[in-house]
Amino acid sequence: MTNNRQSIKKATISDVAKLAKTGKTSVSRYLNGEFGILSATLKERIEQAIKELNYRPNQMARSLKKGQTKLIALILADITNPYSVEVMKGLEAACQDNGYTLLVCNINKEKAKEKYFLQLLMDYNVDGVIIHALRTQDSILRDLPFPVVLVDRRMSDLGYDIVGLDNIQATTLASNYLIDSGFEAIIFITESLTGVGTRQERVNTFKKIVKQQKGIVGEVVEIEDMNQQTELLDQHIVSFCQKCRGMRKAIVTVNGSVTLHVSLALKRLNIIWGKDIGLLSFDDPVWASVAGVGITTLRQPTYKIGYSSFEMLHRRMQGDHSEAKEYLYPGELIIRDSTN
Amino acid sequence: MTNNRQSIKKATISDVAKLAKTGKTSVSRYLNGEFGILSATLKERIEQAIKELNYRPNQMARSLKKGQTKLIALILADITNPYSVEVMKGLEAACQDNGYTLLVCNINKEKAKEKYFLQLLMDYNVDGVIIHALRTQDSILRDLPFPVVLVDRRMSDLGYDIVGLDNIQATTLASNYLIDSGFEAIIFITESLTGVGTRQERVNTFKKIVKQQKGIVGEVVEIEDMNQQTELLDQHIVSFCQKCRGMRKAIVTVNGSVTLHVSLALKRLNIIWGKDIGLLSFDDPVWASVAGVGITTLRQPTYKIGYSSFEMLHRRMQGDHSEAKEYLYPGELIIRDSTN
DNA sequence: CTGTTAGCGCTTTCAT
DNA sequence: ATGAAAGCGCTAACAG
Repeated sequence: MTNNRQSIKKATISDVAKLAKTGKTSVSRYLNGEFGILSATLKERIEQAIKELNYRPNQMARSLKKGQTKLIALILADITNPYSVEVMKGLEAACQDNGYTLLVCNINKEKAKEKYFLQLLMDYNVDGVIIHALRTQDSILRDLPFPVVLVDRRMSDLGYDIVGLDNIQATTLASNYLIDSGFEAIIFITESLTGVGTRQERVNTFKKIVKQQKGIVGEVVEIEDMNQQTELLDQHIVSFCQKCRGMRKAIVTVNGSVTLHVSLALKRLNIIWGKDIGLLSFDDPVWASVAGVGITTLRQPTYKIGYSSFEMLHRRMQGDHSEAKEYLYPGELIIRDSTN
Repeated sequence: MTNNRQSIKKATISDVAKLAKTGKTSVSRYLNGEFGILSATLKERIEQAIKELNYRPNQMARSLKKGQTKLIALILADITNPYSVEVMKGLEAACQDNGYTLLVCNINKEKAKEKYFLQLLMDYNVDGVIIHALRTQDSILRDLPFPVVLVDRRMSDLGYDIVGLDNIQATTLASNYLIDSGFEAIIFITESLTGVGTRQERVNTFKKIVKQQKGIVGEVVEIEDMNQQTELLDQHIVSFCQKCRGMRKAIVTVNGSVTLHVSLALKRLNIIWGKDIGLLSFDDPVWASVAGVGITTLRQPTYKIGYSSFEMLHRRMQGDHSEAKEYLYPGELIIRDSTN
């Protein structure tokens, strides 16, 4: 069997009109659900013709004419990140509920691709874009021909809507939980803070809370590149443990990716979470319960974040020009044995 | 700041022509790189005008005219599956290397969406489609207006190209490794086998190898829905352990998702992999080394699978009508402490 | 209620 | 070498 299905060519609106013995206009009206303006018999004939020809309207032509494509795009930093994928699921559902198709653009952490995709999306005339974790400060972001909603990242005064986790609430919840559980020395481990508002907010809130408590040692470690600097990570952990010998110690990781790196480090160092040290992770990776005794996490309402980011975008696409808003959702603490 | 960037409207080819004091034809020629046919001065003027207007050709219009969209789609069963995401990365790279844009369609395991997406893709006139894990037997699959490449799933006589893991090689490698390591009783745990050729091949190869070896107990367990039937899973594991008391036992899991469920089960049952029982997983989840003592895995060349699925598709899109082919790549054993 | 007509932005004969 | 004009498939005035 050969693979030459390209040969089959599709019926057009004219074909339908001809078969139904009418004009393209009426067919178009039928397609757009303007039934009140079509006689029953004509409607019948058109219906028939469409079925017979197996006709489906060409979206490209439609888009060209109407100036809207029913396409929206999600730009994300790293498709490997489960958080992004979960957000994407919510977004996808919202798109389908509203007749939109989602274009997924994976920056793959390559700076150059940010611009590449933005241009591409302009070329394809997408109706709107949702951006997760873009870091460029390029001027291209200033005058985009479509509305934009930002997920999980605040970007300086661009006037875009934002949806994400309520980092203050979440960090407060996590920090207080650890303190209430009797941990006396807490180290907060994060990836690069530069340009990533979310991480900064978590760090700052953590610092603030720790400072308010007497007798609690709070420390923040920022490691630029977790993949490269594994010994640095190990060193920080070791020196933290030495410095705080005798105290109940815990680690907080800023996101799921860092959690993986820290778990690996702890294994290397032969430190057992839940016994030798506490461990609490932002994000709730699927493997959190299977890693050692299980890892306590701060789960984000990712699906909801994805879904409502579409809703915000939708409002903009319909012409809402009001002030940019922020929608922040609370996180949820999932307690496992790493913080016993 | 208001979010009304929609107002900015883009320059068209006519605008460029006007500014460059020429016709649309020449601009079009310029855009399509037909320089041999343009005088140096005209080329110069057009270049200038394009820059000045910040002009970018409208892909929708272009697609409508040319009949090709430079869009290809990936349909996948479950975006949550890391395997799919890894394949996607390879595919994405290939697309970008060749000037195509990737549309990602997530079936989300909802049967109805298979058809929905296929129709959608017809409507948008995509140039080709890569399908991972479709299970429908719907006739719609028969005459699609674009070429199709299947990833990891064989579908009955549809005449589509296939790319994926060499399941026979991989299963042989894994099984022999376990046997050579001294395991005497091996249970192969899989999700639903119906309609999923990949899993069937793994199971069958496993059975065959075990049968060839004297004194090795081999067993296969199929569980339809891992999410629902957790006690069933537990029971199977328990009875396997009882039946094979005194022998060196191991579990093989058919994919990463099953591995997670089995790990959870083992934790529930207080059976420790690497000590009480061996564990080997198809796929290589990121968390494999952090789960208990680490899990031995059979890693697939996912990136390469993704990349070459594009290459096959590309060939078809260029009009290659030769017989459908299969490209199977070998797997690699990653040994960790679960099979000590 | 229905059909004719003029484009959407681009490519492609076909003349010049 | 260059451009005028037709038309991809569809929608939206505008007439009837």
